[in-house]
Amino acid sequence: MSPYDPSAFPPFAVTVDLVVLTVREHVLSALVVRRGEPPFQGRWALPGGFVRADEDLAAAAARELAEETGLRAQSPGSSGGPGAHLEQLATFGDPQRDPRMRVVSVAHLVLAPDLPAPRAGGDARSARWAQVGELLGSGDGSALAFDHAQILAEGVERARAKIEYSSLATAFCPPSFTVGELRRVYEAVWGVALDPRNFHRKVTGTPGFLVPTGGTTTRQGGRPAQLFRAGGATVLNPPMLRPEV
Amino acid sequence: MSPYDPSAFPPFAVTVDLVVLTVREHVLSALVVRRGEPPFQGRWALPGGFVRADEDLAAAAARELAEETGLRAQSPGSSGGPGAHLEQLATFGDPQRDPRMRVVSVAHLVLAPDLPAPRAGGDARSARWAQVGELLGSGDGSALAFDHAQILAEGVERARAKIEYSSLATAFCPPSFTVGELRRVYEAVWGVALDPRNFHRKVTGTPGFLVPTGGTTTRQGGRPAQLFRAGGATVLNPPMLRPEV
DNA sequence: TTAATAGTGTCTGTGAGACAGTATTGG
DNA sequence: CCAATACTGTCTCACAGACACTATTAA
Repeated sequence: MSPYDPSAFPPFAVTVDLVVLTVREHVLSALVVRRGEPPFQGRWALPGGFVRADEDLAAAAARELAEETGLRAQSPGSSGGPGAHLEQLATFGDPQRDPRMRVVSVAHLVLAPDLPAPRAGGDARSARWAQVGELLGSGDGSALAFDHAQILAEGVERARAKIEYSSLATAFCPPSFTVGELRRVYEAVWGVALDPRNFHRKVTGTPGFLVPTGGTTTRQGGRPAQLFRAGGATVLNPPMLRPEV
Repeated sequence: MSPYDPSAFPPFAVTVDLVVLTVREHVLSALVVRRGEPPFQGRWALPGGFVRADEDLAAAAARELAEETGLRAQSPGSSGGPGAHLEQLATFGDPQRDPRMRVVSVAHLVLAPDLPAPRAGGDARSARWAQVGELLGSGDGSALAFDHAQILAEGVERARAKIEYSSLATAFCPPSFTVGELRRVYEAVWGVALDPRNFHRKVTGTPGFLVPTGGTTTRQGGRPAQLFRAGGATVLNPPMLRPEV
């Protein structure tokens, strides 16, 4: 055998882990599951699982997502029904990240609209939405299993950056939403307050971002608000600017 | 064994592939090596290799980089000597991407200053710098092996996006460089012409981007130009704006 | 001298942020 | 009526882009 024969090299287990983010009650939240097995038994962790022998990485992520939440991953083009944005985030492969053996995890980022309570599936004893600030604040006893705090932090930072120059914030909204609801998404993800009047002018003036559906709603109280759906634009020009710290 | 025991799941080979970019003679170029073994024997490919059993992903990428080019990867903080920016790019795991077996490749992006001719090392019969436009233009007979054209395209797009809002363009420059040399980096990576006067005002006015060394040079001809080194800033505010298509 | 590159000044248009003011609902 | 939210208009400042102009070298 040549020294470059792949089968001559050390085997790895490959998993996908999911950073599933949503905005619940004006707070950015992530889906976590309680581990039923050692290591880290009883601790909260990101949902995830092993990639199957003949399965693409994105397909494995979509399968795990469906198992944990019932959500369908939103491939570009597909539409209708509950769909969520899914993209690859980063890969974590520290030799010591899993005490059992060498596991390389391909983390994926999912952005979902607010959902009913998650259903526990597969290897999860239970699942819940947890506020991102609590999961990442002062890594003490409530810390996530494995290196999942780091994975979550990267996912949150990715989401914060991408809603700035893309229309991804609409992935947190239901199919039809108001400008105010979209603004509260930005406020929750960035953790800042935005001027409602400038925000309104900005998003309605960015070509391809929002398309009016014709309907209105008063579900937020006050004057009826126009309903919009996401326009075709994926990259925003000009971008939404995240206020300075 | 529990069904969640990692060792019960299918084994993968894990590799790192490198998108090594530099600017040579005002053209964005990538390092490619000629394959000496099947599959794709004789074709050009991105440098890369297998991750060792006890090796971190970034360490594997840095090791392959050193083997192929002699470059040291620039970890944040280290300095001096030939250093190159290294960051993880994305992971490619299509079940059919390697005809021999299931291989998951964690691609990394390297930005390097212009270098002497690459030295072939390891499993490469030979290595060369190739213009990115030729490697990606009309995927015909000169196409890269495996899915490396897709990996290269993602690396190039990452580089194009990141020099916009970060100081990464200086990673293409020698330790000390002029504003004109930095401008030619932007022009080569973006493939556009920039106004030298506005560019000068912009980069020298962005805090933390450039620090004057005190020296000057006439290596570009014309009036002597101030020499700068990269400042401490990693994120540029305001960003450099890539002109529209 | 010309050619080339470096660097400064000045104008104009776009747009972000601040914020006054009006519109339309529910209570 | 008041409170809340939706939306429009206007002002100011920052800055990107265009481009005239000066400065300093090599040939």
